[in-house]
Amino acid sequence: MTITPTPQTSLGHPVQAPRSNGPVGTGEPPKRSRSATRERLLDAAAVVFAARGVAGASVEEVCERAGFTRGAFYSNFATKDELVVALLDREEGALLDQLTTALGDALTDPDPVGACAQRLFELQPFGAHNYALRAELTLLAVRDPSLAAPYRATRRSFRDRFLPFLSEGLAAARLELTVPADDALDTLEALFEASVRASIVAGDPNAPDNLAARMLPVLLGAMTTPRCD
Amino acid sequence: MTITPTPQTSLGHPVQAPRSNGPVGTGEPPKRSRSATRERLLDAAAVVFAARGVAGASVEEVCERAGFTRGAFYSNFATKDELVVALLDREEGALLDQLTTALGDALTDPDPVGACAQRLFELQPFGAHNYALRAELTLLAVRDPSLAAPYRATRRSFRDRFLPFLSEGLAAARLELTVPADDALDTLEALFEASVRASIVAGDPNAPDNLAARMLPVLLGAMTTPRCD
DNA sequence: TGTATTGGATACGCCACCGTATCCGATACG
DNA sequence: CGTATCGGATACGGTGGCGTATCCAATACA
Repeated sequence: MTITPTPQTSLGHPVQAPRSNGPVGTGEPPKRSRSATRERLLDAAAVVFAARGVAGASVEEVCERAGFTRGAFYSNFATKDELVVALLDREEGALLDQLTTALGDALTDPDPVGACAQRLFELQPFGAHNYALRAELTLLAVRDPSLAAPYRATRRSFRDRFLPFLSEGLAAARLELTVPADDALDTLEALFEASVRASIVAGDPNAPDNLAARMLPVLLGAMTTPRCD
Repeated sequence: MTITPTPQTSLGHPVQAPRSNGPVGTGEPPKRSRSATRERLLDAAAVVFAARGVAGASVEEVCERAGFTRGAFYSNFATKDELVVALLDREEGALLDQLTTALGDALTDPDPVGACAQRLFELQPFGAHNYALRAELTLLAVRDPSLAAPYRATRRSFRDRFLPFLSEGLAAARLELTVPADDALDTLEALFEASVRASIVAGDPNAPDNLAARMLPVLLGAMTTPRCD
């Protein structure tokens, strides 16, 4: 299961509603608008970067996959790096969205903890493609301090927006954290990361019996205490 | 603190004692032996790959840093990929060595758990350079299934050789695992990885107050039970 | 001391990719 | 209905880096 820039079924860019620009709300045909092309380029970049790595990916392949030429690209982004930063921004939002809805769903499950483990594990951002992309973006921040700042900001924003959901979930389960929320989040994130990576490398993605599923209850138990209210 | 292939003070390769090869112990001038050049190339590759990424690194820079030309390189490795695999192999051994000695030291500490957290955290393989290198090698395995197999084998071997030390350490602390040893190892590794990454990105490496130090006792408590023997 | 073998350096061809400068078509506007 | 503007395509020069083919030096060996 090599990660390849899947041959692109059509010119459809399934996910991500186009950021509104100009007069919107009217169902225009995919207008030749600046922001629309940016989105398509970003979509393409996500796939190609995931497969080949940022350094290994050529601007050309990104454009090709997006259905444009390099001319269009350089008309939208000054450089490849700029594309990377833009992508980093976008991915954070996508991740947050998916996390929160998945968590919301899981809470209605008879076994909330187990449901969390499995549902989060199956999230797109934890699939092979997106895992590679996220890992690489992180790696870039580790290497390049000029990216570290935006990276930290992005994470901070993610945290601030996600923590409420975590609290909510714990409250619903009648649990209270016994460690700092940031630490809990980091630890759980690390667990999922390791779990997803192991599954990918093992070749059986979405394995229902994964590290996260086994360890989440244990870790959660260690980091929380039942609350009597 | 950008990760740069430090300007190389001289032609010395400071870290990493040279793996003995041929008649060693006598202080010969760096003999012109095949395996010695391989080692120097590998040393150089570790640094350059860490700084620029595998794809971003040129064979030329690796050679330059090792003090050779590309001719020498291609006489020792068929391709850049081959170099990567060789490096992957070597790093695993180095990590294991350092881990075991660090753990050994920590066990003599009055506070074994705290000492573990701090000593492991300060290990070279967890420094910025090596973290980036290891993260990238992992990422390559995620992307390329032909690397996934060697990667799994490497990890398996690492596990098999490390688990005894873990058991030993736990025994010394009169503890017994309540979860599968593999899971425990994966979880702890994930914790350290996240901790190290956070410190690097935050810009304060070797921070004595890190995620691992805070959470290791908690996790350890969750995964073990005191043993009465 | 002369010859063979091994390790490394030099030099070359080649291709991918980048970034820009210029050109073309379509929509917006008066 | 003509004209300006905007988005994208084409075309081009330039560079970096890969892999190889050939040449040179030193050691091993006889």
